[in-house]
Amino acid sequence: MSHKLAYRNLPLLFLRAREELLQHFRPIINHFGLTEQQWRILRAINEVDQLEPRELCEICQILSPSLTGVLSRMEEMGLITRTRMQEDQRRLLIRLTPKAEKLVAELGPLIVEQYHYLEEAFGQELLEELYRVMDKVIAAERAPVRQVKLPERTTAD
Amino acid sequence: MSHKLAYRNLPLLFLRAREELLQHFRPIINHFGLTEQQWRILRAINEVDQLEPRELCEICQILSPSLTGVLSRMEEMGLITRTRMQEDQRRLLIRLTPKAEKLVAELGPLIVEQYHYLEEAFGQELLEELYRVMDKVIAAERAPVRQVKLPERTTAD
DNA sequence: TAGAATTTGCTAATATATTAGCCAGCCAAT
DNA sequence: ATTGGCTGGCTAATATATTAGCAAATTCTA
Repeated sequence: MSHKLAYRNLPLLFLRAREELLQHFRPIINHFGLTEQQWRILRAINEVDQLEPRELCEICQILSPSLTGVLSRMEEMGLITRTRMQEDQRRLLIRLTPKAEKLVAELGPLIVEQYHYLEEAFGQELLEELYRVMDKVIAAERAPVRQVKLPERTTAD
Repeated sequence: MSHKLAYRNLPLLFLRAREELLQHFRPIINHFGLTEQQWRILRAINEVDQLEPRELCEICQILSPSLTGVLSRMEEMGLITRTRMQEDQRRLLIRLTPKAEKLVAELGPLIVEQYHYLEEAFGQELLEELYRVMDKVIAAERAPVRQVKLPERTTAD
């Protein structure tokens, strides 16, 4: 047994914290036959009417190859439509169907209500602190992060 | 287009923030032919000599069905061994092979060095704040979170 | 304006995530 | 000893994540 590293696994802590939150939303989302990713997409498009896949990738934190499949399934479910742009035949426009809009109208208030319960248990201060700290991490306003120089591999595969 | 929800998508913010961090570690981990999950497991076992699958599930935030596959592949790669416990034939003990220990000895210092670079760019205060806030979210010391009552589905599948 | 870069969305292959469910081993109460 | 409940790890089926790479459309550049 070697010794522990000097730093606790921070990305893992993020994962646990996220799971702690998501645990309270998952039942709502699943109740309506949606996956987390599908709900992220519905919610994102709902805020702006329409989005292109590459925008959805960035906003919803889903890589392009994954998004292709998610959108296909959502199209089959009758939740979204894909329209190719005339000006640029490469690009697509993703929109919600009336069915999806109805779904968001049902789901949205429940999500908001659950946030209230979270605020009730976590405390408003902690919740605000979370938003604030997350934004700090995500914001690009910082010195660039240096990257460790990778050595030659000595261990065999 | 409906209106936005009252709360920003907090789990999504966690996802983005995590990605922001992980982006700087992924190259290191991949350089040694490991996946994120495999590194989580190596690191966890390395700290305590041996662990059972159910412990790994909780520590590494990996569900049992996923872990089964991850461990199988790691066994094939010669990184871990699976030993069935005599006292309880259901349980397993997962240990690192010398090859894995060597790998951790190479990888660990690079990870630590990268944390230094992160600290350099993010600032020590932010990094400490992150650890503190994550622990607060994960800690079970709080009022139980009430759960929204789910209505009957009105929207067709 | 032809050809080289770039962009956009895609497929393919593999690894992991999620949900449901199974089965052997253990344990407690009969 | 036997039954019923529980636990630990597993399989199966589907969805998503990750990496590599591709083809068509567009843009840039000589």
